[in-house]
Amino acid sequence: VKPKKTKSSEQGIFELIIPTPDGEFTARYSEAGLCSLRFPSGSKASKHARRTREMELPEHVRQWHILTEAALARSLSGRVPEWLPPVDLSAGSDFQQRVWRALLEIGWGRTKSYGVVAAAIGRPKAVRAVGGACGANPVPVLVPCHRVLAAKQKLGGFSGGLDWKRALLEREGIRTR
DNA sequence: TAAGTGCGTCGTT
DNA sequence: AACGACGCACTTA
Repeated sequence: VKPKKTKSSEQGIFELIIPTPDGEFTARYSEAGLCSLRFPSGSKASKHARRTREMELPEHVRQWHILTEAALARSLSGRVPEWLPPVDLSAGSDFQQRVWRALLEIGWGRTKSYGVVAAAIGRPKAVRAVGGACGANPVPVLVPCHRVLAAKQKLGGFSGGLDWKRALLEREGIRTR
């Protein structure tokens, strides 16, 4: 609740660290909202590469970040996030955005197969492409791509590493085959 | 059953 | 033109 201010080299993009029992996540905000959430990077400590320049953090971003921290904390501890910050998915293609928005509709503790998601967005045959879009999800955890399983309740893949997918599912009480 | 192969499909690079 | 966080039919053990 005392976010360390960090600014990327990109203009108008604010990058902040979120310490959690699972490591340091990194959140990025555009003018529209949370546009990226990264899993703790490999080792542990923040990387040297990041430019840390103190600066004034806009009030609205500060508020968004508070929502992000709370939502992430609840998600990682197996509780339902009550609120999400505004999420900016505009960087994705039309197809990707349709997939990501569909993911937001999968309730906590629920799952859908890649095929069902494909059908849900009106592209029943683009099953594999849905997998690709899930892999490109810029806001994992809060945009719950981990709730998408392969057919027959099989685990499927996860760009953030299958250990993460298994952990997130288990914390929601979801079982796979 | 479980595990492996082949092929259709389609958005992305 | 090639490559997947897939799905399904089919073959083997």
